[in-house]
Amino acid sequence: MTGSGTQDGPPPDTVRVLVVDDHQMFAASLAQALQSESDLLVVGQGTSISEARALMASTTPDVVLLDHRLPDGDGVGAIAELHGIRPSAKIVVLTATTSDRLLVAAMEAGAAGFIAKTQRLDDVIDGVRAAAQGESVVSAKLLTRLLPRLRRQGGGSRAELTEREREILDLLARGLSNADIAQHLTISVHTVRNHVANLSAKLGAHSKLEALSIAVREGLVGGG
Amino acid sequence: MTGSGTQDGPPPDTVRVLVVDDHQMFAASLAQALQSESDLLVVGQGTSISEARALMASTTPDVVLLDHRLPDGDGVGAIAELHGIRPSAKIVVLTATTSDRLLVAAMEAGAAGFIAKTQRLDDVIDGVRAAAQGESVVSAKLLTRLLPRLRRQGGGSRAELTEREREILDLLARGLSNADIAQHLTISVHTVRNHVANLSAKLGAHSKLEALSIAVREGLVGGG
DNA sequence: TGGCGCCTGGTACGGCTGCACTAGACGAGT
DNA sequence: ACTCGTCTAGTGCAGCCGTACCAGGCGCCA
Repeated sequence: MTGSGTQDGPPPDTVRVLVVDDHQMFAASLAQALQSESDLLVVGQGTSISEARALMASTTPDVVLLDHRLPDGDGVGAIAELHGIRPSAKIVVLTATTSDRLLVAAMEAGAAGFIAKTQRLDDVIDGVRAAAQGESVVSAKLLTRLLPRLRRQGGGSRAELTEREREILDLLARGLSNADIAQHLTISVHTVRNHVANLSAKLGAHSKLEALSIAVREGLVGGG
Repeated sequence: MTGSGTQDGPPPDTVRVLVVDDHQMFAASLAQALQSESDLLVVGQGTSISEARALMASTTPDVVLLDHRLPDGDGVGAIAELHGIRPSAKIVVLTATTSDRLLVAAMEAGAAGFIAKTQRLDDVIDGVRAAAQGESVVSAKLLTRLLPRLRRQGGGSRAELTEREREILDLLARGLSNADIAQHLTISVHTVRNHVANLSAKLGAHSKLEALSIAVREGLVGGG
């Protein structure tokens, strides 16, 4: 690399990395892998948004690798907040499910990059370096999928579900029927049916089953 | 094992580990993490059953960390075969979804252990060491869940889906209706209905939705 | 204060699904 | 040859679901 270091500490171009993933196994492994790169320094790792918040301030990272599903909330939803804590830090979203919707949401929220967990470790390493230098990190494959969508609708993913709809989608994902959900929420079956119809429309689905299918694929509901 | 080494290479109690996971990112990271343990030697990593097959013979591992979902088949289903290639190797199954059914199936197939990806990296490291010494690696939490099931039914998970049922479950997971599936497979809707009824019964579900829900939870159908 | 979005509840109807039960064809194992 | 499991196909019916459309209450915001 540059090699212009005169100190015996960390060279000035060392990238400070923070790794946040709900699976400690993955976070720790990835941290170890990144650590073995001479120009990267893993300054912290966490498994939740609250930990990320704390580490964001205390470890002063240059790049944050942020999983989108975290126990205490949505990683993408926390981007703006984390960005506020340390504006100079570049946030790269890591996701298990590759979803156009998620990608758009992440980029809109101010993410510097978006890497699917189906990509290679080298992609992460390169991505961290690129993000540190202010580049956007999105694979060409994802970009080609993203462009037509951005063109089609001015960049907004207006298919955002309301809190109630999310709640019902979650119950759907547990295999509950409309009647079950109605009982569970102590509301009418008609109301449930309306919510299901609305969220199905938002997801572009034509049935509960398809809605659930899409929700699973896009990471809206939990495997855990 | 070879054992009687007089070389000054790796100490005789070094555990040779093979890591197999469809996500190269995870496999490589985990390999890196294990590598940093002085008593562990990662001799190979792969992302598919076919790679595992080849590496099993060429790298002579003591312990194999095997993901259950792989692009060319079911990891648990491949345990017996891999075991046949190198009987002395201990196979530890790694899964994203913690399912009783899967756990039972893995242990029955001859797995030496079962570790959920929700566990910590240290659990994997300890698990590898334990497996290498012939111990069974199953977390206490999982064991307590497993015991009543083993007692209830003589150890058999008779809820194994047929190939056709799997196929239909997979189409269900894509949000297709019975009619869609019938058309897709060029069979009658009645047949589809029967298959759905049968696989639902096997899964203990009372509706397609619940069946899909269970299937997702147990990792029977793909997020990818 | 009016508009807007969300949650709620309702009606009506066609269609699909769940369930139970039957039954022929075909391959594998004994 | 026989049995067994699987895939296939069918019937009949009760019940749930999808869709469309309406409407009141509530909180938020200009």
